Amino acid sequence: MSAQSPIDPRPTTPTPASRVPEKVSLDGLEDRWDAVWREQGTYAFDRTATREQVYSIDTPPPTVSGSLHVGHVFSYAHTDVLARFQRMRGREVFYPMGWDDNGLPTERRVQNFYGVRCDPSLPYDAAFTPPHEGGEGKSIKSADQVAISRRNFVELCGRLSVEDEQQFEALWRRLGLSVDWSHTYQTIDENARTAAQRAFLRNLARGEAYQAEAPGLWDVTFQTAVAQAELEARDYPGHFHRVAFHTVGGADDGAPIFIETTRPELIPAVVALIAHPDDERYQGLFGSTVRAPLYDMEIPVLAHPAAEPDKGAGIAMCCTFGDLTDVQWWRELQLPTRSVIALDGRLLREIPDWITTEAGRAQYEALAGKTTYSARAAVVDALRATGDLDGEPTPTQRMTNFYERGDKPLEIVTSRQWYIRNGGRDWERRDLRAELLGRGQELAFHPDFMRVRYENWVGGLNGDWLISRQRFFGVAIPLWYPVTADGETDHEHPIGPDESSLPVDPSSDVAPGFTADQRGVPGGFVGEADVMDTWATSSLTPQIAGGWERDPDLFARVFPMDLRPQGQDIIRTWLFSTVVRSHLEHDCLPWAHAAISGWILDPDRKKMSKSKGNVVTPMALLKEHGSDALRYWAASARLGTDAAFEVGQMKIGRRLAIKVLNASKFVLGITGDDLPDASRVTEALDRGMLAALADVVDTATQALDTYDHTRALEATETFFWTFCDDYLELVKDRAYGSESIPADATEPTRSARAALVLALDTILRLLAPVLPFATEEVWSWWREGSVHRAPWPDAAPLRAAADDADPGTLAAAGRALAALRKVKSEAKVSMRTGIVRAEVAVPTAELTLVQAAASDVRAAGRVADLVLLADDARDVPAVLSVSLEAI
RNA sequence: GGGCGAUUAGCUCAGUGGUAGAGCGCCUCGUUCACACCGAGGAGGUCACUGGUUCGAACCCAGUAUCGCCCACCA
Repeated sequence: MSAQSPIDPRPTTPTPASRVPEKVSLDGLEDRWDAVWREQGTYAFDRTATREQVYSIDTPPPTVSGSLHVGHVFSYAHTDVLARFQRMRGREVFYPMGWDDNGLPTERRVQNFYGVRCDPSLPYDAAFTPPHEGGEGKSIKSADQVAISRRNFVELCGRLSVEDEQQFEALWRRLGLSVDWSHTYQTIDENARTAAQRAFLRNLARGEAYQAEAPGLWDVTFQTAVAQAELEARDYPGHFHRVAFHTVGGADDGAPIFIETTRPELIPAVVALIAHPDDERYQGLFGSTVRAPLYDMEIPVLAHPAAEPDKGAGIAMCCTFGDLTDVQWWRELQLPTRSVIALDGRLLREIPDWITTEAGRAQYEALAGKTTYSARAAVVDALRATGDLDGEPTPTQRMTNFYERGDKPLEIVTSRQWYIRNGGRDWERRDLRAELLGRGQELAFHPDFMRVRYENWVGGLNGDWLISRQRFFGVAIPLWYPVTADGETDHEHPIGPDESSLPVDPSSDVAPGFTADQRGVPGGFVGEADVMDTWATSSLTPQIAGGWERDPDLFARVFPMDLRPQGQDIIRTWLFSTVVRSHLEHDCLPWAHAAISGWILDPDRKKMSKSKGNVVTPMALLKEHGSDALRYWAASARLGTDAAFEVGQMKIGRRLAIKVLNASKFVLGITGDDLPDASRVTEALDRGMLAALADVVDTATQALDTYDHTRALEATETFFWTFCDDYLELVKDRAYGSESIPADATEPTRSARAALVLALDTILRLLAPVLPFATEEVWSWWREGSVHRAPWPDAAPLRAAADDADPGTLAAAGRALAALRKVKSEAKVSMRTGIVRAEVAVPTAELTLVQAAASDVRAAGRVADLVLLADDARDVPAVLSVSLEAI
């Protein structure tokens, strides 16, 4: 390094310049710094911090049985930027990581991987070894699967998940997430099961959980009840069938009444025909009965305002149950229940007793045991044969509800299920819906408009939260039921465990007060076989991660949490259910802020998805472009806004990270290991630069405080490029102490060096949340400790150093320099070409600013004789005349 | 059908009342003395459309169109 002046005050201790590598590179930074951060506990949560000092994050637990895609990298990077910012702001960041291994995807995976199948009726076998280990993608036929107890099954899940979690952790570390890896949880681990069961028992005790025998949505493939939140409406082709019912008695005995239906196979379940009370066409029929075709049941014709005169024939066939309107009619008109669809989706094998005529029973017999699909065909044929089908079926396309994982339309069947109140149904004790809407108002959504999705969902709920699932794997509903003396299960008097015994598995654990041999016998007990919905567990992530009831000291320091980051698609599920649980259990919001990330779209503006085959694995991207580059790409997109998967943006991020390394190397090459010292900054340009930087600090701080990381990044990045392209060029010579500066140059030189160090120090800290690897690398060249534990920059000392200098100074000098560059560019000569004399017209308003930096402009432009002229008419400096040195 | 968001340069996006911006890409030139994963300069847009408010509209209001998402829609 060059030109230390004799009075240079830099310390002569071991030259830190030696810590600046000869050649800088991004390669290998991820592994190197991850190892250091791990070893030094850089992101360890200090659990002695008070609640006010803590910033706690309810990290979304990724589904470990799935695979991570670039959308995960995107949203988790957003969160990490915020976490790092808060940490530098002085908050003690509680940033745990969870793994979601609870639910159907894992259940299927464990079955295939180990060749087992869960049978909750079996006892736990502590010595069990699975028959297969890692059937590589080959699924084992269910007939060959070994049946094991639920507890054994859960254990296998834990085993399989460990491997997945290691891969996930490796990716997150590579991405640079500043998670405290000592705080991890699994949604199926003991703590999570305990929390889920405890919360349920408390809901039960307070009357918030209840069971009901009621019609509900049912998936015939998985044979489980399905909640409203798990529905997905899809296009489904069908046919309208115009079917004749027949009047009974009166003058027109036997006259046809036509209805239209897409589900003729439900005619055996018909309980009424219903039309709008004001519909003149049917006035004469209300109160009379009609005869159903084929099956000969007599049913009433009733009036109900929910019937829409312009839909179909204007009179509807009400069956138990074809759709939710049927359920409404059934309930409000107190109609009988005539179910014909069994839990497996087929028509009942026994002939229903409400079909009484010989002919009717014969007709039904032809349907018994058929799928709805083939039953429909059979009914249509039969209707055609009896002449009760008017015309031919006409094709139609309609939206039908599916379970989001299923591929057959949902049926509505009656079953006993557990519910938790969520405002979807009236509750005599309180107006829960209004309370939860109030919580939505209280929660700070980022961006704000996402609140509307919450409100729409809560406002549109049409029932309480169905939490029981007829699955094997999951958190068991922690209840047993007495078996009466005559062998009936008494569901009305459930037996709960003591909280201290949680978690329990009622299928293998014995009910309190009973012995194992009383299971299933008269006078004994049975365990509840159902498990809870996966959301019933994940709705408690703040409690699970925060140590609710398990570690009250920790819980008091982190709950309610500060931030819930998540995707917009699960506002109705994860966000809402978490609010419900917290509201019921703690009477508060689970967090103050919700940061909602958008989708990643592929270049065709479609949501990235595996099925489209357009997914690039995140690890490959991280390796190709570098972690800082991917983080930059993510950080460039605002919360709540869909972003394009754009390799170009990653390259820009990489370029920025490399620029940080190179510019820092350059600066430190000039300044050595000088530490920031504002008192030495004396020159107008240096002060102006620091004044502008102070504004950037304010902008970035305010933006990040309001969860607007893109604005912070943009302001910082723009400044940084100006700093590199203009400031560094302008002060290069002066900072080096070159001879082109007048003789009294020592103070200006010191000023430039001090300003460079101050700026570098500030810029690195501003960029650290987005580019943790490059900034940490540079920081290590001349500073102690981690930049990620350094305080977030403060504008005040910069402004003090700037001493009221105009923040526009650098920009004005830069524009003057650009004018000189333009002349050279147009003359097609090197930027290093000297200029003998130049006259530059400068907008009057900025003349003083340029004049104050004139010697730097001269030096950077290699101008021997620079004449600055005020010009009212211009808004950009322009060179009026120039004489270039001979080439 | 209801709601939310979007529509600005070839591309990705900033810009919320005062003469259209950035980056990428493109064109021209330069350069290896921090940076070829480089630098400088340039070209490129009736801000989706139609009305309205205003001295003035990309921005505010009303409507239209297109795209995306959420909800509703099973007679």
